[in-house]
Amino acid sequence: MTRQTKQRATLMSLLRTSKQHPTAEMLHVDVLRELPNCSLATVYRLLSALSEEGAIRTIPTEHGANRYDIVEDDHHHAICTHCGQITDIPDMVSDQARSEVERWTGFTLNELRLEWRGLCPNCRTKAHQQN
Amino acid sequence: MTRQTKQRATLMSLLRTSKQHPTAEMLHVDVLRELPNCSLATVYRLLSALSEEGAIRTIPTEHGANRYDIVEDDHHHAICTHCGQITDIPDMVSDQARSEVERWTGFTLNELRLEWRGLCPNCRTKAHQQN
DNA sequence: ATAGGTGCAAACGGTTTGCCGAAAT
DNA sequence: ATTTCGGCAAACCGTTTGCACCTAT
Repeated sequence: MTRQTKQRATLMSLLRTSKQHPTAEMLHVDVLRELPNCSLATVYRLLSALSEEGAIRTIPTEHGANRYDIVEDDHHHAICTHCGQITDIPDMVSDQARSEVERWTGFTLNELRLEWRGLCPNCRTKAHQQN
Repeated sequence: MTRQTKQRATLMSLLRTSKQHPTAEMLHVDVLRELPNCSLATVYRLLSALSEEGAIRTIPTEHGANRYDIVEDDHHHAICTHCGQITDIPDMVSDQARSEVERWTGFTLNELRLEWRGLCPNCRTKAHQQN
């Protein structure tokens, strides 16, 4: 089955230590420091494998590239609508509403994603300076 | 300022009546029935203009194309992780937590997106049949 | 030995852009 | 008359894929 390769190990270790919800490209840059020949295609292949295994979450964004997020604890995200920066928020919303939503939609639900959207401190400062 | 063109009017009217959170391509197909020469590029240009005006929301997905959603009432989404189908959920979550999240993240927040993820009835049935 | 994984380069799909002509003000 | 808008086709960018080689099992 799934083999333990240097590429996979390196990527997992980077995902574990990264706090920035990196893009595939960011991860690739970091991987290259340890495995100078590793291709971007391999990063993508690993990311989609890990995603199917449930080891990571893919966060689609309107800022081009997807962000990747290792699944460790339950948490939500604050996403900057200007630059795409993502900050974690501890999980503090009960999933009490789940059965209500299931009744409403007919879906079988297994994950709630709560996404706050607004300006991160950086972009807020820049926006003020420009206007 | 913003001119009132046939293309813009048609697109807005389609967005208002569509209940399916259409992709740009779906919208284009429908627009073509009324304006046979309208280009896909125009649909994209209008969508991004409308998005900046705050008239619509862009919903990025991991299923390729973005979905577009007219902003009328506050609601959230149930999104099928298999086929990407989106169903509306009435807003029932207080925004009490906002200031707490702002303190935590330093963001200035203006929107909460709550996204339930799971299998829509269709995909659940298919999944059962295959396993 | 043999799946399964990887590198490379080419293909892909959704979206954006430059250019010029058309249409709304 | 002016200036925004739209059509077309080409470019773009993130991601995926086919192929031949490699490597963990």
